[in-house]
Amino acid sequence: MAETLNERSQNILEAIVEDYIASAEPVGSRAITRRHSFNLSPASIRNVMADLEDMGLLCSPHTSAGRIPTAKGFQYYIDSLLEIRDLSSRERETLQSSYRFQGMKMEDIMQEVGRVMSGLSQYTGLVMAPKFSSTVFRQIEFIRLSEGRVLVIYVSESGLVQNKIITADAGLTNQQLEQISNYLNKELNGLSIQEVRAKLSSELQEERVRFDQLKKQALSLSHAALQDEVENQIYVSGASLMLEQPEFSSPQQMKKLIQTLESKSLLIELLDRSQSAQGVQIFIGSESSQIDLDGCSLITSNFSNQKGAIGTLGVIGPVRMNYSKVIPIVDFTAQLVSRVLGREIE
Amino acid sequence: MAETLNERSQNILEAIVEDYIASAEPVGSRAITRRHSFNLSPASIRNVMADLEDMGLLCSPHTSAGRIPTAKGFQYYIDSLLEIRDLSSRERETLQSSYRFQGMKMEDIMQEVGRVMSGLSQYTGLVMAPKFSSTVFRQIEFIRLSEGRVLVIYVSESGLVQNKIITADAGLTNQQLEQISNYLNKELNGLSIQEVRAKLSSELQEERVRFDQLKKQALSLSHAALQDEVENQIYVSGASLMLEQPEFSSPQQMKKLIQTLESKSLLIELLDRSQSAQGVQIFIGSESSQIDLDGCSLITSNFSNQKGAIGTLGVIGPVRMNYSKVIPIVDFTAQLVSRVLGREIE
DNA sequence: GTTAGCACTCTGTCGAGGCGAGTGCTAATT
DNA sequence: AATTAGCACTCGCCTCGACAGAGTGCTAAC
Repeated sequence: MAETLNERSQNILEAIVEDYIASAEPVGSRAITRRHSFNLSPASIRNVMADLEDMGLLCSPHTSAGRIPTAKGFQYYIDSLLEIRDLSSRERETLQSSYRFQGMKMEDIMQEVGRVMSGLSQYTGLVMAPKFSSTVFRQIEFIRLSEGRVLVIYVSESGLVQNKIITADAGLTNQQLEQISNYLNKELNGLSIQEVRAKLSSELQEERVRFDQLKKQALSLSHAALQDEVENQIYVSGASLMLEQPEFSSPQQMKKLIQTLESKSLLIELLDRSQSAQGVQIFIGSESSQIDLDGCSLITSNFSNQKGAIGTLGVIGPVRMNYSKVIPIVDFTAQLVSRVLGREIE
Repeated sequence: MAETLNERSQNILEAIVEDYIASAEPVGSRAITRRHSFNLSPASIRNVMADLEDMGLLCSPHTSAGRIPTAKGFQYYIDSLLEIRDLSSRERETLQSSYRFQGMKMEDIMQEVGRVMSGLSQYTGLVMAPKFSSTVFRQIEFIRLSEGRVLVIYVSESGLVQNKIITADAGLTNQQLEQISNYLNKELNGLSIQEVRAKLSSELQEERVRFDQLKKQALSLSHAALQDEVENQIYVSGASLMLEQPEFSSPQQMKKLIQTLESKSLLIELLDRSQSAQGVQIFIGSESSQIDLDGCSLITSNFSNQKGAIGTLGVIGPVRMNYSKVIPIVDFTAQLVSRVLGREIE
């Protein structure tokens, strides 16, 4: 896909993209000569621009407006022209000090991360907490709420707490529940949830013929508790900041954007995709893509602790987003969160 | 405040409010004679309208538009003219069957309630979960995460689960933690959080001089765990539905609305106010009110279980909201949730 | 290969004019 | 005395045409 552009074309494309990022307006040939010193006349610029348009990197909203970069144009810019400088240690410190994680539980950390990323970037922050099934078993507790209704509390190695209400044999006593949880805590310690599920399923098969009543109950209870995938938790911060961007100034666009940000399932799908990859990922929204992220770009990165729980965080902004500013923020934040989560469990 | 209006004025005010609710447009004297059969000419209607305007119940956006009800006009309508019919048992059933609460934990129930109310009303659903401090102690568990870092899990009588990470004496063993939780579970059983806090504070004072090391640790640990008020959980559903309403069609209004719905603290303050009252509460937003709920009305009701945990739910919509439809929804939902939460704990 | 010049195209703004809806006032009617 | 018909007036909104501004593509000259 990376067609080779000669250096002049690259420079001009870069100038156009950057001017457009700054102004959100179509940029014309004269504007380029004014703002950059290429020692070229507007007419020459126009020739190059026509070429770039032929290649699908630029387009013009109408005959007599300037050009704006297409999604492909942005892609090229990001892949080939954008240089992301590393953060200076001072910047790292400032960034780090924006976050306050002391004494926070998982949910609060996720929330805080979204809030700060949104504040720093002035776009919308997105955080998806580690999936339940990517965690490692640490402890399970049962609390009898009423006849046949039991509250299950599950704690992962990383300190993630989940709870769920399940129905169970009405005759179960508190003591039995305690025995059951003791048994399970010993038995399942250190296994990943996938392993736990597999183990439970196979043992349930085996045990069906045996007579250890307690063990049987333990297995079926924990099986019920850990069975369904819990819906992914997702945190959206600073949605209203996006409404300040000129690309979302019309009511229709605002409505569409808010609907997108409100529909968690779409966001989950997006963040899920990036979870398979490593490092910072960039999605550029366009009409062509299956996912309807029209006019928006998404910059994400994963975080994880040593126990393998993986989450994703990122910033969603207009395609015309300040990539060179946001990418380091997302990158560094992901590293930071990984470190913080790692510390949680030692 | 209830100035007495003669019957004709009342009828006309009612007609205006209802026409305005239906159309969102200023209503003129001719429109009234067309849509209602008062056997009066537009000119007579105009006279009455002028009176109602003098009383501050109506206003006109400009000289040659129709009239729209003021906040005060809506207030009068709701207080004196609106008759809320009870739901038929069939309606109750349909409503009830919209909710699916089986096997749901508290958070999911709250979310579901907001979602369904929003869907039924086509406005925005708001739910504030019972405050931590309004719950009754049931059980506390400690899980050692790492040296000096302990995860506390607190369960209320109503099945509400909270967790928090606290720092503690690095030397604490798992066994000691277990002893501590056993002690606390026996000691604090059945007390409200307020009582627990009081008890812990006073005992901490006393114990300071004594030598029961374990008890001392138990007290200080639980004190740290239950000390701070956890931020109120609030659930907002269907914000984008509001954007369909003509009063929020302009970009400025959309932006303001989304900012309002995004700032949880404002919503919490609003819902908090209604928590002191009983039954269905209605706030009508106006510029005059301290709280900036411009153009919106809020219909709320509280729910609770027998153990006293109180939460608030409601619907936020344009002032020009279909009160006769939404009020029964909110009312019935609050009762329903109370019953469901009650059942949780038997 | 580059550029100056020019005709052309398209958008946004501004003011004039007409239309429609609605009002307030006055005088006539019941 | 209350009601109503009639009328002049006021606004907001829409359309239309004119116009300025920005930008392009093409051609011919450098």
